[in-house]
Amino acid sequence: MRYWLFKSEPATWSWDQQMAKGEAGEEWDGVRNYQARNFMRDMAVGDRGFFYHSQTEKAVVGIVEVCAEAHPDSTTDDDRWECVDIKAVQPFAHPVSLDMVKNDPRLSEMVLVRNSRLSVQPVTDEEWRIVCDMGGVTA
DNA sequence: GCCAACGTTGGC
DNA sequence: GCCAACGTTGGC
Repeated sequence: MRYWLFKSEPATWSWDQQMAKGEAGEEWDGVRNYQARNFMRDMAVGDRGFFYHSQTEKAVVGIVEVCAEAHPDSTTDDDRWECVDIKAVQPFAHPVSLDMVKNDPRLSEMVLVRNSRLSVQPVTDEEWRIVCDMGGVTA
């Protein structure tokens, strides 16, 4: 299983909205960046990811699971763009802020720190364990 | 609200 | 194929 990070502006699509979708999950649509799209093409059903709130909150707030492989993005006719579906698994006991990530030397190589603008990104096994631990959930 | 970083577009 | 111009994202 591989690990990922999904970034969203809470004003556009929030963790609460994601959780409200329950087991059905929801398309991670609207991505218009090739790198991010390519990562989604690499995903498999059952892969897990962090759900990150950008802008106002800047924190990892929960864990999601990929529940459908990459397919055409229903929000555009442009066939270049694809997306996966994800469903909420569980919220963090306490959010892990960007500050906390930046201040932990073990996480200095995280894409979240290195390339803050990429909206879908890979997370290493080690980073996954550390951030889950900080968030108060079992990896 | 500003600005740096980055990606994309289009002219040459 | 290069590069300048432009638009967008996201942290501060």
